[in-house]
Amino acid sequence: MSDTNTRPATAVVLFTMDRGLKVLLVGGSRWHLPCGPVEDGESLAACAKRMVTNAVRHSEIYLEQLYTFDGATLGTQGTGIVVTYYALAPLDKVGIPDRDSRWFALADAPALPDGHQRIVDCAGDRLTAKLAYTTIAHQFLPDQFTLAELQAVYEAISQQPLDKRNFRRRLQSSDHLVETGGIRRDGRHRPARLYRLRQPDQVAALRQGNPK
Amino acid sequence: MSDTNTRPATAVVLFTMDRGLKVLLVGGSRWHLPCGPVEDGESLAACAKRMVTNAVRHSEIYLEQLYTFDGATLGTQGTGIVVTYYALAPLDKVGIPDRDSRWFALADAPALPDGHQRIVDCAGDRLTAKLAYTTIAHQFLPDQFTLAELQAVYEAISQQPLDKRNFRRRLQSSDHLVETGGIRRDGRHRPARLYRLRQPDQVAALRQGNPK
DNA sequence: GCGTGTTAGTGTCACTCATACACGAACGCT
DNA sequence: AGCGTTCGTGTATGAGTGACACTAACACGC
Repeated sequence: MSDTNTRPATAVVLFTMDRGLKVLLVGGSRWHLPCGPVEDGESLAACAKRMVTNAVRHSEIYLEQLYTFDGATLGTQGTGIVVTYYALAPLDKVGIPDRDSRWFALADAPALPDGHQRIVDCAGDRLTAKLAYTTIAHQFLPDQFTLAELQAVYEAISQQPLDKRNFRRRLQSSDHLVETGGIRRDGRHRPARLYRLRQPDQVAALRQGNPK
Repeated sequence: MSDTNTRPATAVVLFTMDRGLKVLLVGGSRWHLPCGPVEDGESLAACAKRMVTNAVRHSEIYLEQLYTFDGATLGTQGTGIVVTYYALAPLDKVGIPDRDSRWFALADAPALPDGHQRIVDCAGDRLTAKLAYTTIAHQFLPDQFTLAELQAVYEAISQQPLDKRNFRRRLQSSDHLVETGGIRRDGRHRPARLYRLRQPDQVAALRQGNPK
């Protein structure tokens, strides 16, 4: 018997960047996405955040709602609805997950329970799409970063190599990057300049000034 | 006391095109969006569809999930979550709404209950965004239409005038339109050619053939 | 201190795409 | 036959995109 009176749950697709894009799965009997029912008095976002914090030791991560599934859209017989989120974090924040959590590349993730694969795919699509018109890629990087690092993030997500010069030109003429003045020495070669992301309100202010 | 165990509800922002973009509100004591709780055994999409059908006499309409709100994101004290949808239909399908429903232009809609205005804004933003990279505008038109009608839809949603020649060139070189061969006489002036939307799978097939 | 290996950083040219813009064509009506 | 109205069309110019190769700066080993 169907019963929509069950608690809604949240499920989270947490990505990080570690030599390619990785997804966090939690184990036990079988690998699946971090998920669980909303508790009394808890908001949806808070619940999703809790799912993440349960698996990795960090709560300051980028979190965005993805889609809301029910038995029909998830392809399961289950009753109740699942509000899904995706989350992004740089590796240095979430590098060591809990004992029964692990990072998987999208290509070689294990079989997931009904519907979970669908959610992962959906998150991947959204991530790829937002790469083009947002600064979402920066969620995988620390505050200061080099252009080569940023390019590596773009290449990992879009799964295609990018031309270095065109990439730099595009990004540098986008108002979003500020050169910090710092450099990073990283081996026996020319050091790289460091950049940081300009705050969105400052970008807006800048454009007001240059309404070109 | 908070209680997330209440039934989820759906709310729908139904748009049509009638000398500009219009939203359907339902009355009674106060104007609000068509909304209501999901029934036992009912899917989310089915519930949203029912909300629409309750207000206008038509069920074959374009329906897409928008966002899922809770008390926190909606700015209300309410418990429970609201899965919102937006829907699009040509005027000739939904022209005569039920007695206590009415079409409002976005600009002169009445004050809405907590959160509903937020949902409408969200739907408007989504609609505008999707205009650019989908064929969503056609949901406002009958099967056969003229380019002038299509342009009017684009102008109403984007709220800016478009250059006729550039518009036509862009659309005609997009693989999505097929000239039907028919024409429409519509007054004492040159008749307009009729077009219809090519089915997405046929567009894909076409692009395979011309992988340019 | 000099050579070598490695990554960082830069400019141009060709081409495509977007924008701005004005007039003849086809019809209904009087 | 003339008029009013909407339909339908081409071009020129500037902006943006994609492809492409070399020098700069450093660490290290000798």
